[in-house]
Amino acid sequence: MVTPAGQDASCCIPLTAAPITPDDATELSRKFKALADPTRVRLLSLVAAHEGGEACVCDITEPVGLSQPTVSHHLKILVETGLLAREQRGTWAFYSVVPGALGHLSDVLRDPTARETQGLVKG
Amino acid sequence: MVTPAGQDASCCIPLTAAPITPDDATELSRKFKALADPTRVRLLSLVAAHEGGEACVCDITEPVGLSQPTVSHHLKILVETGLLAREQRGTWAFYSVVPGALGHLSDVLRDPTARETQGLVKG
DNA sequence: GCACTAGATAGACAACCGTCGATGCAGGAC
DNA sequence: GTCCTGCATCGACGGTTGTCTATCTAGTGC
Repeated sequence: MVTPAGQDASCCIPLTAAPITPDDATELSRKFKALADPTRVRLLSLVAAHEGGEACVCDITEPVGLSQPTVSHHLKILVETGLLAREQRGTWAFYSVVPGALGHLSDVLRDPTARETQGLVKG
Repeated sequence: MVTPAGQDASCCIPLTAAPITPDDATELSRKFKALADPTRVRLLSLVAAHEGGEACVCDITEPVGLSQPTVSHHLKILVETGLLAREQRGTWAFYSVVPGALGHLSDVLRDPTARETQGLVKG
């Protein structure tokens, strides 16, 4: 079974702790590829920071300065990768960040040998 | 000048906390692009997990199953992105993960609203 | 029904990327 | 000096990607 956020085999094992398997590397690179475009990074940030944590296409098309089809294209990629969720509501399509999806990637990138560089949020 | 680890403007501000600037998005996507290839993810992992935290090209060419020029090409990209460091030692070139480089990306991806999903390493 | 709007899809095009074999270059052994 | 080894660079090739315009679909209001 695969969770909605896309956590699978490589869940929570830092990249640098042990050699990653080819399959896990492929799966992981698929997600990084979704983040490998400045427009998609901005879209992700805009959606997350929008009020209510969700936004429709019309909310974010103008800020990125690209055509509506191009924005739809990028959003589709982010949805297919499991980073964004799409919910149709009437004429509008609302996008939101999938909880835990980015956190999973964050965990994989964490350096297991460096404990003080993480800026722990715990008080 | 840019620090070895590549920390710049977008340092430590989670992607989802506020809309990222176009420049920061470009800089960030540049690093994710370096991770957007399964071979480079494996190389990074192989180097980090190799004894001493460093490896020469000959150590990692065979595990990834690609030609030596291709491996050199990928390593160069990882160095240029600030994720790997290169040190020439006689005939050999040793590569190692730049301390904090991945941690920086990890911080950017952390979800500021979810505190319990991080698996804090502190004892 | 019709008109309008939000968004997805299709097709095309230039630019970029991953891979290879061939070659170049520098260090070590002799 | 010559030879060998480890690695980088070059040039080429096919596949992928980001963007656009044009078009299509579906929901809303009249």
